[in-house]
Amino acid sequence: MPRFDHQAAEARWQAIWAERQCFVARDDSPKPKSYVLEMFPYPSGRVHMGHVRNYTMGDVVARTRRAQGFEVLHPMGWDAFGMPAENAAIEKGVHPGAWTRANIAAMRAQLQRIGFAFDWSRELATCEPDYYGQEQALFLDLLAAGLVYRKDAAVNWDPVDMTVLANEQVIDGRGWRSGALVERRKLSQWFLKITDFADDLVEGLAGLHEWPEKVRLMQENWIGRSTGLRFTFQITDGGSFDVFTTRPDTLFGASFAAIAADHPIAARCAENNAALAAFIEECRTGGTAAAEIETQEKRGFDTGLSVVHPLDPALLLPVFVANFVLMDYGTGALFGCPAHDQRDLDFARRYQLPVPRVVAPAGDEQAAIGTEAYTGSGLMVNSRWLDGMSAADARAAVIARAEAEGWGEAVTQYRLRDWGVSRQRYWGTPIPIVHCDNCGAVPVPRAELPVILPEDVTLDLPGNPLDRHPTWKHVPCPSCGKPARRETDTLDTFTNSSWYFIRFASAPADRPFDPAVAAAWLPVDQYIGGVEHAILHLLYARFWTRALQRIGHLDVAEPFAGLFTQGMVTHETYSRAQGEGAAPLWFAPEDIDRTADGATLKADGGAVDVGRVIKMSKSKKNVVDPDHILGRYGADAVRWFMLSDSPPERDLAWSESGIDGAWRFIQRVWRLAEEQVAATDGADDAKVDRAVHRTIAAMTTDIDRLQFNKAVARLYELVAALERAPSGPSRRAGVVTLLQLVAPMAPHLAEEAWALLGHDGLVCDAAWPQADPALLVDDEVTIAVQVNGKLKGNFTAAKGSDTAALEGMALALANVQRSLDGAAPRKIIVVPDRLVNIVA
RNA sequence: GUGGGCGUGGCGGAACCGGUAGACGCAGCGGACUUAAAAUCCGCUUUCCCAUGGAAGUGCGGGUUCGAGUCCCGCCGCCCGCACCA
Repeated sequence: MPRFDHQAAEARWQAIWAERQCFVARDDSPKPKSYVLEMFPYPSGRVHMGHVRNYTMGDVVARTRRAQGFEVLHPMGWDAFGMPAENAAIEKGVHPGAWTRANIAAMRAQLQRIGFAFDWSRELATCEPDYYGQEQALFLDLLAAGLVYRKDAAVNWDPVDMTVLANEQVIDGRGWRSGALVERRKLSQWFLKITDFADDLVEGLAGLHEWPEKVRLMQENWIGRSTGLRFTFQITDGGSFDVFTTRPDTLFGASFAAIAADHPIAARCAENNAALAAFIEECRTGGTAAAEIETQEKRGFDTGLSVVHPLDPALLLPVFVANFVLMDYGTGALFGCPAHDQRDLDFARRYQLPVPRVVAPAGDEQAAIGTEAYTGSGLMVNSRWLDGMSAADARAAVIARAEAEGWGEAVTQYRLRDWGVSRQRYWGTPIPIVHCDNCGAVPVPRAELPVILPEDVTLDLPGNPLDRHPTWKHVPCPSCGKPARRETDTLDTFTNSSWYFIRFASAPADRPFDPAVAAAWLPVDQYIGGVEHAILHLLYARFWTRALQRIGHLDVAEPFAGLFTQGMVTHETYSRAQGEGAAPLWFAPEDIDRTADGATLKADGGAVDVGRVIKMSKSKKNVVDPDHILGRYGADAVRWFMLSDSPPERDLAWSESGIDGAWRFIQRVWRLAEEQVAATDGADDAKVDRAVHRTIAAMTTDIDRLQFNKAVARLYELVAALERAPSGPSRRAGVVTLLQLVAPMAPHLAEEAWALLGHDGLVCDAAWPQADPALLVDDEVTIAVQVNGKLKGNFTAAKGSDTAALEGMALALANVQRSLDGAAPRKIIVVPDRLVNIVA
């Protein structure tokens, strides 16, 4: 029996789709628009299974919506700036640009081979001047609008490589490449005012109904909005400092004040106090790793200062420098209320400070605080004029008093910090600024954009290649004309991905985008990508879009109306222990023979250990390369498997038997089509019609909800039904419908079979089948019969049979009679068309 | 610690709004075709029992209900995020 020849079919249909520009999105189309987007890849060099899964899901949505009559924008591009290119340059001696562009070419070919319905005419790469030049223009617009500023900030500095390191490049306090102890250096850097949008970004989440709840919560927590009171402590011998609290109600419970080790007052006190200086130094070297914080004791050092309690000048509180106070949250200082805050309590017990209770549950006013702080609600006690109020009322009362008396005010505090975008790196968007000794930081004039990244650089020396380039940075000041220097920092790569979806929608040569065209496509209707971008990328893109809206560039508030985060592709691991203390030796799947109860190494036939199913990673060698698989099984089988079995938000375990099963399905559909060509005529078959239309209805819903695994199961059922169906018009119509339903998932097979059945046009151009409501209802239903809730049998009845008839039929069942054993039923519950439950 | 998610056969997973638990796939077992194999097709496949029938069963213990995988309370376990956030 001839098999479906995937290689010939893939080449044929991919060429036809390209030639007829099937997937080119038209801005001026009269159809309703739909924007389907997958997170664009970093061009690492190879497409991996995670990409294939991600883009297959997007492709199914895009192809389905297109068949449903939408003008679909489904673009693809390259997030092409970033450190791996620089690392490759150093390791392999190639230029980052050459390496990146070669990778893009290779990966584009791989993606095209899988038959994704991308509009390649809109392809972009962020490392090309036509993209990053427009990004520079947007940066200057934000600067002009006051949303960009410059300030000193600490970076990780590698003194050997003379470079700034990202946090992930610092391992145990040392540079990952040089091994040198990393220093904290203050550099003047550019910041984007994302905190200006903190409220908008929190409140906007409420409208994102088609986002996972989890991602919205993560963003909300990341922004970390809290409301409370900021007030000033007067120091008894002069000076003052501010503290922030969310619990102003507990102010009478204060027994100390604490400031961060980096607080300016701590530094001043340490000037003539060597012991304090030593303590501050100790705090700084303390680890911030989770495990350390967990076990680290609350420690402090008494500065000798005392501050006046704002509600009673007679009360004085000691001031400590404490290791648990963070300089970069709130004001870097707090008041300690041990009875109602666990950290404060731990601290107070260690330094024998008083622990006055000020909030108590009713009837429990005198209960002493032990080792656990009371953080629940209750009524105020030991708090003078607040006594008897609820804690919530007391909160408002204290704030009102502070504001009336002028020593404090209600404030909203955020965990979110402004976004530092300066990177002391070569392979990124040059920041379009010139530094002049006379004029300061001067924007590059628009006419001189783009500021092009020089290609003639060397990366094999320590330091920033832009900084040591012989000519690049030396330019006249745009303002006064005197010799000046270009900014040699580049923008964080997250800026590249913060607006690429806008550039896909509209990419004029002379400006970043056309507002009307972009707004017609945006927001993205369905965005699909990994959950690892739940916070940073998605938050930055939301911020960037709102910032563009504020400065009048684009009338869109939220860039992504629908978000879906897909699971990873995983695989078993194969290893052999290498003896005591040694790391195990890992083996790649292609070197393994897998049987039902174990695995052996092909090379020597010996057994290997089958380990956990985990994310594909080079270090564990459990990686399956799409290229080999595509060659062997074909794009459609791979796509089919990517959608099968696991729900898309969960991990998908790659397995040989799984892809075998997908391949079998492709062949089954092909055979069905071939048999149909030769089929003789027959009669209509209502059962077949019903099965087909039920599948249309169910599968359309499944795809709409991105439940691809369920859609796959329905198609298996339909194929099985059609294989059993007698030949005739019903079967023929069913096979045709099947091809349309299968087309978004296995498009090459569908086109090939569509043509085989004599269609002139393309299946991808055919309108999505509509379910006939009349065929969705059965005229007979199966009624389940229970006695006391236990299933005893069932019978078929006409749909819509009345209650009395159903009761009678249920009672007539032999099993029911036996269960009742002659007793009369006490009660009978009938659920029409579903079941009868007899209560005995 | 804290926020969230999840727990269903040998495995991945279905089960609308509380109404026949285990769809569909994988693996396995049996059979057909074949000289044989591959491919394909058909059947079986939650567990247990005194087996033409019956009982139990969705992490554990309670509860609500005629009826609970689904709702409520209390546990246990796993996964993910954040983490000294005042």
